[in-house]
Amino acid sequence: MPEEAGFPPAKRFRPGCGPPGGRVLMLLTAGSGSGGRRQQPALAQPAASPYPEAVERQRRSLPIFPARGQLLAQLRNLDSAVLIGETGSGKTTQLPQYLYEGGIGRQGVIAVTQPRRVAAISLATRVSDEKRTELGKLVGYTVRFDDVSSEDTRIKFLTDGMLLREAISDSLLRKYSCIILDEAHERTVHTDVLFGVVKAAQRRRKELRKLPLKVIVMSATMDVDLFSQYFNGASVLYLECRQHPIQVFYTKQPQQDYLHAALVSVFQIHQEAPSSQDILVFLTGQEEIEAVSKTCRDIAKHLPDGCPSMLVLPLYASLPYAQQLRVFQGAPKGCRKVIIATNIAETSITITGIKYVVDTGMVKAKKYNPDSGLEVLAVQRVSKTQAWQRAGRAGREDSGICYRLYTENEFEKFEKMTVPEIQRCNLASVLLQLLAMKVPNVLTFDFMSKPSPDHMQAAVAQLDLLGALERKDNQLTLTPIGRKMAAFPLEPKFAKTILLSPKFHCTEEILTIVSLLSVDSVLYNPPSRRDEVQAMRKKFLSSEGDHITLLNIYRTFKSLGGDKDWCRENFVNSRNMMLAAEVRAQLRDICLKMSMPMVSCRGDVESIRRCLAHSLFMSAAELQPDGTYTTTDSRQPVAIHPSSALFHCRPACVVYTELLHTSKCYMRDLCVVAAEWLYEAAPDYFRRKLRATRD
DNA sequence: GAGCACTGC
Repeated sequence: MPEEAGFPPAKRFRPGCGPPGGRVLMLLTAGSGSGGRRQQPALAQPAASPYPEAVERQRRSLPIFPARGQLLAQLRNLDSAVLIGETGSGKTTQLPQYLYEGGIGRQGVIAVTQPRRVAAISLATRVSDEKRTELGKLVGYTVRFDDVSSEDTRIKFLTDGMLLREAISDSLLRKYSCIILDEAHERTVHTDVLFGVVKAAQRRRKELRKLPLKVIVMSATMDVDLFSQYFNGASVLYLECRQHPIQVFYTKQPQQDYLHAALVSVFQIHQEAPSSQDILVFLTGQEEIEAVSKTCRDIAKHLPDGCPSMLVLPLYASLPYAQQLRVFQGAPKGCRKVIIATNIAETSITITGIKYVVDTGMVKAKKYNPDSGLEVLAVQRVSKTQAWQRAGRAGREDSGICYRLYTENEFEKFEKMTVPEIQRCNLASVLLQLLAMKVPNVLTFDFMSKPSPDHMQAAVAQLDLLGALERKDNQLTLTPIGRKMAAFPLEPKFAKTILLSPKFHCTEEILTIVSLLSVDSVLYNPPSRRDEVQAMRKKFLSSEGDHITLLNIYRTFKSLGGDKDWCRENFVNSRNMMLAAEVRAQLRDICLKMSMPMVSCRGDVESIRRCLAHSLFMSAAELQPDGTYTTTDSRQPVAIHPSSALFHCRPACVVYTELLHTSKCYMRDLCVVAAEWLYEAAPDYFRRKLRATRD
């Protein structure tokens, strides 16, 4: 059982973690101090407030408010700044308004980027409410499939991926006077690429004597040295924040079995704490979560009298939306909610009423192996920042308690920060986008955290195979095909598949398949109903592989007009299906803009398989005499994933869309092809491969 | 022979 380790830090921000001296450092304190207001420029505070009293009172009560004047005074004169403040400080909703009200950045649009769509939408809604304007006028948002902004929009919330896409058509980001990169500590690929793009735009605009671009990086963590250094020693502004104290307990001994330890902790808390206090448990994945949920429910049935009842709720991304929503509903009186979640509850979903966090210290995450060039999905230790993020989920409304199922000594050995995603993923898309922006010397692009040269080289090789690259004067540039590929919001290989499809007269079919592959799985697989699922799926299964199976499902779905009951009966995730339809429409639009012919091969499935063979030839595997498979590219042993339509078959030659390294190296989404099609697709490539095997 | 962290364009 976890035991108190005598470490109740009231705040995770300890003095002394700040940046080294030499830079402007402002301590903005919340609370009763009115220090900031004296310096407030006259312009910033209108004589008669346009806000109704309640909204105004609420805005004034935010921790950021007393610092308003100081903030504006500082930001007015800075090109770049880093603003540190916890969630709840009001920085994201207030800062853009302060800038606008203070007349900063009025010559253009103030952009605020977010890693997630829902955040961009809800923030824009909040801020436009506060400004008493119609959403899409003064305040708007732009996310994929949804643009609620206009000529009048001056404060625009967008996903970081969306701003990146805008940078392809205008790398100087001319419409923006100020770009606020929010949630920078999350270090998503998109934010990381934006850092470089925005920095370059800022410099270039200065050189060209155009409207200056103000860049503000907002982060929740104190580890800002990197941000500040990267933006030419930008000033760091600290926003002190109200935070509820969180008591942290460690186990006395390292735990062999974190699942068992989690169960013990949950029931220990359950027997001691008032039933109104909910528990959030962090585990690593769907299967584990479902298993632990079941055990919890079983144990809860046999508790002694007087013990409160327990409502156990699993939470992970592939759970149907309706079931996800249940975590927000209050439990009946006298009943405790126990939410068992993946890291989705670390950032994406915030649940109120959590008093206890049980942190196993484990997470399932992608790792990149530059030697093999493979992405591996593996259960591993969280980083310290991640552990603090999890603990913080206990103190959203009141003081909280976090049980860490590892010792303090173990914690000290955790990595300080999570490795930024850009160093853990395939860089082909990133490289293609940078090249589309005509970034000079892409291989030495100014990333905040540089990926290894091997890693970059692997992306170059992949784009090269797809025919996207050419070299001019020792510079990498895009071929006409490469430029077209960059227009699609897809992995480069899928963009290439679409571009090849007219040659095989199957553009309509390929659009469907690529759309289905680019959303989360439309196949819903509840582990407890495996047999039922298999029986229902049988009627769609194609012996030619998963792509054709998916096409069959989509066609049936469409012919029934997108029937939700049909989806439920057939274990099809209707949300993802609708999303795929939306993606398809978007991709089709892009094709039409390129004047691609919209052709269908109708019943001729072979053309589809030929098209896939021609675009995915570098992801192929051959059956060996011993019944196993080996990839043609790196002669790696691989297996057919159990979820595949081909799991029980042994075709001689397949292409796959994804390699997944778990207990084995699995191929996912397979299509049966003929070996000669592959040779036809890339004769030079296969000659090289053959030579390599002979040597 | 038996399994799928999380975002996003």
